[in-house]
Amino acid sequence: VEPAEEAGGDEEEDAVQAMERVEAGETGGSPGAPGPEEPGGLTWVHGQVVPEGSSSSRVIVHVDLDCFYAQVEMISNPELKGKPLGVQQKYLVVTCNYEARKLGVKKLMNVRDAKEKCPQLVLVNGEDLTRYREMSYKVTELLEEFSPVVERLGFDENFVDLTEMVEKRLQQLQSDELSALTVSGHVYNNQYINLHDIVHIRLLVGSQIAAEMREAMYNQLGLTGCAGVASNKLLAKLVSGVFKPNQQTVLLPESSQVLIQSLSHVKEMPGIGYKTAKRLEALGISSVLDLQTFSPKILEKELGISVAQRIQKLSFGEDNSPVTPSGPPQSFSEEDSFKKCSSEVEAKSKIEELLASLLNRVCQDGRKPHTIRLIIRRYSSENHCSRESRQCPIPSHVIQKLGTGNCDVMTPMVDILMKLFRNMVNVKMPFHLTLLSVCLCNLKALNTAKKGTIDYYLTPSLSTTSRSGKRSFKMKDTHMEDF
DNA sequence: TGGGGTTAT
DNA sequence: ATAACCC
Repeated sequence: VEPAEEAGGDEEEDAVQAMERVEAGETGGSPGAPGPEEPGGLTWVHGQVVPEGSSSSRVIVHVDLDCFYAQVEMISNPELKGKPLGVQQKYLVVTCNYEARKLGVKKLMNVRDAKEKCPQLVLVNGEDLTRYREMSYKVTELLEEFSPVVERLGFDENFVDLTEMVEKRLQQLQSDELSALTVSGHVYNNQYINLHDIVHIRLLVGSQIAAEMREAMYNQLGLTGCAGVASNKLLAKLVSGVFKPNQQTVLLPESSQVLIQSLSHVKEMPGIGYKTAKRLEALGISSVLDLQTFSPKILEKELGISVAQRIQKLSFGEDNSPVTPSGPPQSFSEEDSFKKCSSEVEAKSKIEELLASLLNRVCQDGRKPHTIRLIIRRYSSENHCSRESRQCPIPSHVIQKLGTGNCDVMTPMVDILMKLFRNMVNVKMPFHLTLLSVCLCNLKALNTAKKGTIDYYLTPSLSTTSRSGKRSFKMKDTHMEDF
């Protein structure tokens, strides 16, 4: 199968200099083993055609904690260790430890079914995410000590771009150490390692850093997890799950097609979610090979050029998306689901609970939210996961009071939320809600810089440039005057 | 299906 | 404001 042709100019990294450096120090001065060459000065690297003399090759690690919530619970209460343990939210076992998995408990299993399968199952309530969230950020911070470029994915996964760190270690390597270089952990597909291949060498060093990361997580936080090392995020993520629990795997480029072809359905590809998988199915696409060989033009017509091109690249194992440092969270939200909420007073008291927790969190963070949002889910037999929301700016006099302890900031914010509520729900008519959620977002750093001063214009948080570097167009919020 | 998150449109 | 994606 020929991969989609590429300009190859996505990213240029200087690997060739590293190759020359390493090979110059080589014992017998062997010629090395560059990848197969394409006509026209192109080189075949990691499933991508890149111009000769450049390399887009990165070293990415995906770190994935083992049954994270269950691990946190076992650290909180060591008596739970060794017992089958499930973490419960409402009537679901959202995750469980490996003892429970051996006995047939699955993630997101109904509590009834889980207890039936495994009567000895110990359940702890995990609806309050506070301790999980705190531990999650400790993991991210630990990884950031290795390299600052860390991207969070949920609470239990992180990507780290190790390219620079690997480069530095290779520069420190003595020539006699090169021939003794070994992999840490598994090599996917048991592939042969070629120490004359600079790409292999870099990935091996990546595997050693991954092992150090896992060691540090265990020694400093008591957590175990898996790691996958590969040349991009997609492949790193896919390979991290190959040996499970508490093991790591490196993918060498020659085995990337084996890895992606090992997926039995396109839905297993990260980036192809429920909706896209359904649409692909309607086109007769179910395997990775189906997607690779499907007409790009028709796919673009069906899914739009953006999604079509992105997922078809994914099907070849190509993913040029950068590891984007997550930094502090963009939003804080708390939600509660329930069987039924059908009165305004009931809603108000639930909203007050959610807001109170949020104010504690936002106070600890130090930054100030400038937008507040209320989200609801209405009861309906069919359209299940659809939510509706209303948001508005937080009045500046309320923002100012946010950090100041004894000042009542609850009352004005609850008032705002109830206005948003009545804007969404006609309280004069019967209603049936199954979820309420409050979100504080549009977080800005403390406004210490005074308007009109140099500092004001130099403070990034006060400018209109978002973290992605793109200009952010402000969506019109509902304003208080609109009510 | 829970209780979160993100980015794109 | 919603829709898609991720865990």
